Amino acid sequence: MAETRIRNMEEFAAVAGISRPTVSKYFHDPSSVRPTTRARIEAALERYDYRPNIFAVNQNRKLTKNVGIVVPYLADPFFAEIARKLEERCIAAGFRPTLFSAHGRPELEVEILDSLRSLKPAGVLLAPLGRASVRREVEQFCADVPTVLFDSNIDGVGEAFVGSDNFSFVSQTVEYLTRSGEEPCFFEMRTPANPNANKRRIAYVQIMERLGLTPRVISIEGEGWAFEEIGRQGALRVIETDGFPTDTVLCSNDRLAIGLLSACYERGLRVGRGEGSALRVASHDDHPFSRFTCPSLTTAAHDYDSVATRAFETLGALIEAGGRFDRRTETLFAARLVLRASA
Amino acid sequence: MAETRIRNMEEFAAVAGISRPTVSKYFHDPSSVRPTTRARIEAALERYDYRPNIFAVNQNRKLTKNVGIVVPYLADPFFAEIARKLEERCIAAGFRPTLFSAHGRPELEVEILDSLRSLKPAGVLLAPLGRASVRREVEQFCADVPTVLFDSNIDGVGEAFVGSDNFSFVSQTVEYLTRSGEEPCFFEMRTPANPNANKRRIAYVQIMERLGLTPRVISIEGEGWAFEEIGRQGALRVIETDGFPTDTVLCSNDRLAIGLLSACYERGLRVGRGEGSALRVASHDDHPFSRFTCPSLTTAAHDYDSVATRAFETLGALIEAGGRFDRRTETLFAARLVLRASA
DNA sequence: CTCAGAAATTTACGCGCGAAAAATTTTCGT
DNA sequence: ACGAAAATTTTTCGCGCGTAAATTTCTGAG
Repeated sequence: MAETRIRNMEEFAAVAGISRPTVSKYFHDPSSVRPTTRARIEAALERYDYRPNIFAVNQNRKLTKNVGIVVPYLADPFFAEIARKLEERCIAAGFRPTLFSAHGRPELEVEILDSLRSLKPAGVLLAPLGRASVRREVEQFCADVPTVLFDSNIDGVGEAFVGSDNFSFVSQTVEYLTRSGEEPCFFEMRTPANPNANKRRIAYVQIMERLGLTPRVISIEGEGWAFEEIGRQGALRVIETDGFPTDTVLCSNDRLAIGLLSACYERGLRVGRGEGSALRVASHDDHPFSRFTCPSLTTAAHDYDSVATRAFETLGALIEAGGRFDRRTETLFAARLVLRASA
Repeated sequence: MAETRIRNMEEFAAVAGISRPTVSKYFHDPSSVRPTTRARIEAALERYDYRPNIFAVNQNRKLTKNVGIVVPYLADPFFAEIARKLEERCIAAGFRPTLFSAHGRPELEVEILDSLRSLKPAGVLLAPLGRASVRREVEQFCADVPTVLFDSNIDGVGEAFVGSDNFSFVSQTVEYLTRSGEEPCFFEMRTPANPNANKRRIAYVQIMERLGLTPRVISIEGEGWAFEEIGRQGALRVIETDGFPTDTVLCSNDRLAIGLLSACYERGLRVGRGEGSALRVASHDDHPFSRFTCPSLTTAAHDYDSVATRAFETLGALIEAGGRFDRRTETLFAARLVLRASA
């Protein structure tokens, strides 16, 4: 390999015995050149590992192969997991994904979108911060760059949304809990960072009323993305004052539940569905760690795979369609109830 | 803003009333142009938000402002956290960080390094997979691109290493545990993915011998990065067979400990240092979740901030120095013992 | 006020490749 | 075997900017 070092496409075309633009076509789409030509290029490729300069390639191209993946908070394993799946699918489809995390900070989200523009991405998969997003900026970005929202919806923004059906999450947990024991109260942050949280509270209230039960919402204080700590502090306060209104607590999400379980353990409140348990706890998301809480957490699981797959497919279709859909679609996947020991 | 849309630096230079190369100089280093010129450029910048085309900028530049950050497994909050800190420092210093995760797969790590080459990065911060890394490829990459290793060292590879002092981790936990109760056995994976794990076992054995105690290592089976599950299964097996050789277990890392605690809870083994506890458990890393385990986990904490800061500073110095150091330095930060409820 | 020398700016050229237009080769029906 | 359409390749041009060399402007001592 590498008899003389190849510096650019010109030199590579020379050793392959073809003109440069033909080589360019080959890299754009190998099947677009004659089989004999292709064979010669690939033979040369074996001997002189050459790769087109990525900056030059994108510099004068109307549509790049770049895809941006933006998540609100990468230190949350849920987003790490879904980002991983999205990355994989992008690579498999020949795109170059770049991963960004807003780290929970709206200004950073704006910055990311800004620098994403200059990457001229073919499309963007965006899980916005939600309530905290600077709506005007996100909206403007989506108007400029073909974008599919996922996980967290913002009405009317982006060409499509793919996520989980919060109503399905809550209805499954509430129904299971009411069927198997006392009715659940709902444990959440008063000012949640994420719009899903609002949807879940609304779903809880609605479902409880439909069942002829009284919804009881416990809203705890706290800002930011340190949900576990917020859940723990909130739970400690509840335990130390009035206690929970029923013996069954449904948490808005698993991270809050993790904090709550930690508080219960600290205070000697036994959690579980067996005899001698003071509390049942269930939640939503199937966070990667929810299997290892004590007790393991009964929760409604995202269909990670489906969300990732569909989000990417939607983006693919969007790019095919030239960046615009006739109408905005919203795809929601149902939850899958995961019964564990906590409820 | 935006009276007429600016398409390139030429047009921007025109509205600013200066020549394009001067504008180019300004973007390269604002202080390199005369104050009056600078004022005019910045005035124009207010009115016509223009940003240099990132591909054109990098295309013909010897040294880009790109920095690659590579971690072995981003779904591990530890790496998410340190990656976040590294990103922040890069941005603050005017670099453009790009984050990659090998997702625990050596082939992917090689691919990442490959595509990183084409980004012509000024430097790379690499936390290698370690034992699983394709050493030849990583070595070759480091020879070509200025690289600082962090978290996980590979002897002689890269221009420098910045990480935590495994010996300090283990000595603090072992000493605390022996001082406050029965001597610890050591709980680890037989074939750990990470070289730190080996260093920790060696440190454990050495420290125990120095204290005149018998080291007892429990090596459990399991491959991959699902440490919690591996720890849980391993612990279940130990509990169901011989049990732990002493009433104190020191885990190689927090993720294993999380699995172990979950197994203990399942089996009704009470963990903690109080009366009525069957087991004390301690560990290393101060994983973001170790505060929320049941009981909360006593552990030796990484100095995340120092590692991130120093790693980035080292890379900065490396870039300044033209990509090579005279000799390879290794910087290790000591651990900080975090006492919680588990031991 | 003058003139060197330094500092800033402009001129001129090239980077590596994409893409439309032009030229060539191939294909295929007759 | 012939010619026109189709497929492929080559020619030509330009993208947006970095950078060395040439030119201009500025600074300060005399």
